Parts: sequence; C-alpha cells; structure tokens
Amino acid sequence: MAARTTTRLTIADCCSVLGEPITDARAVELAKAFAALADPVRLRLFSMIASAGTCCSCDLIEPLGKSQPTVSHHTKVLADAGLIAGVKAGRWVNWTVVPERLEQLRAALAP
Amino acid sequence: MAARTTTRLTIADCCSVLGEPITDARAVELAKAFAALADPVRLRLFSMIASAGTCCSCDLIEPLGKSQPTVSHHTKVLADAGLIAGVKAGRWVNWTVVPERLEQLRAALAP
DNA sequence: CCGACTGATCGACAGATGTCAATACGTTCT
DNA sequence: AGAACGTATTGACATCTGTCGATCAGTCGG
Repeated sequence: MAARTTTRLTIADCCSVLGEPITDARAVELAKAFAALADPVRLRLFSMIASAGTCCSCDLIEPLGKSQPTVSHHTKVLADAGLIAGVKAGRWVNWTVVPERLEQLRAALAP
Repeated sequence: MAARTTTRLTIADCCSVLGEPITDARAVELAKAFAALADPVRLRLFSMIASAGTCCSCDLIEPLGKSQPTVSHHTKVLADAGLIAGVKAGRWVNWTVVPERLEQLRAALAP
C-alpha cells in the first residue's frame, strides 16, 4: 500500500495539467493536440469521422463545404496530431479516430 | 423509466463530439475553447493557476519568462474562453480556473 | 494503355496570432 | 497630492494558419 504513493506515470503522457505546473516540453506537446482541435472545420471533420466510425476523404468534402485540398490539409493536421489515423484501401483512405490519444487529452484536463 | 430515453441536454453544452456530427455553431464554440489551450505559454499559465489554486498576474511573469503585456494578453484569452476567471483585489487580480468549463471540454471528448 | 477517380502537394494570399516597448489606468501608501 | 505598484491597452511587427486553384501521384476499370 505504501508503494501506491510512488508516481506510476509515463513522464509526460498521462498526468493532469491541474495538479502541478507542467513542463515546457509537455506544454508544447499538448498545445499541438489542442491546436488540431482549435478549428471549427477540423472539429466537424473529426466529429464526422468519429460518428461514422470510418469514412473516406471524399465523403467529407460536400458536407463540409470545403475544397478537396482544404479537407486534405485538415485531415493531415489531425493525423499529425495523432487524433485520427488513415488506412489506404485502394484509391480510398479510411479515416478513424485514435481513442487513446483522445483519452490522453481528457486525462490532461482531469482533476 | 421510459422518460430516460428523452435527451435531457442543454443543446450545445454537454454532448460529446463523438456520437454524432456536431453543428457548425457548436464547432465554432468548442474551437474557441480549444484555441485558448492551443498555445504552450497559455497551457503553462493555465497549469500554474490551476495548481496554485489562486495567483496574481505578477506571479506568472517571471516563471513564464514573458513580458507583462504578453502575460496579460494570455490571461485575457483564457478568460474570454471561460477557462479562468479573475477577481480584482486591490491592485491585484486573483485568477482561478473555472472547473465547469473544463468539464464541458472533457465531456466533449468523452466516448 | 487510357481515361476516370481519390488523394496529396505546391504556390499564393488574406487574415489571425504571439510578442514586446511604450503608455495609460486604477489602487495603495506616504 | 504625489509616488509607487499591478494590470490593461495600444501599436507595430514577424510568423503562423486557413483557404483555394492548379498540378501531381497512385489506383482501378475497360
């Protein structure tokens, strides 16, 4: 039981931001993830992928009302942030959310 | 019990982003909050306030290594996003986090 | 092999953002 | 009242970001 007091945490991956001042490195890392969610178009895109489970880029263009290059740009930003992952299937790319990454963000904001 | 099936939610304040595609209005609203967290300096500032419970702007300048106007700018951004609140006490402003707002963000990312 | 289709990349441009020096504002102390 | 102090605002500037048209790179069907 005494062992419970040792911090069993991979250094910068699962601690909350609220308990103690975060390091600069962790701030930079977290900021990238939040920046990926800081655009309305990207949030809707993310939401559409999440609720669909899986979909290709071409399914996102029309409902978003953005050009194909713009959608491609946004999927890249979300993918670079680790929030979604794409699997090539022929000409299509199947996008899915990465739940682990999402959980990291929730944990960062947890009390 | 049958009543449990009705959605008891204030329209855009507590639903997850993952269940179904979010509206444009909600995307804009959420994006503002995430944008406030999308800067490393602001994240550290937020973390410092949270872990201190309360502190004034002057306590943040030196550890952040930023000028006073810059710190003031960042506190304003976080305050406008509803993530922190400031209470004037004489010449000081005591900043605290707004847990409800934080919980809204966590809920938005919840499965 | 050719044409059609999905997706990525490039170049350009307007608008947003982070930063600081200078300055203004409000409060407290002498 | 005047000086000192904490904070906010303004102006300026470099950088980042979202967007699109044009183009390129794979991939499937005939």
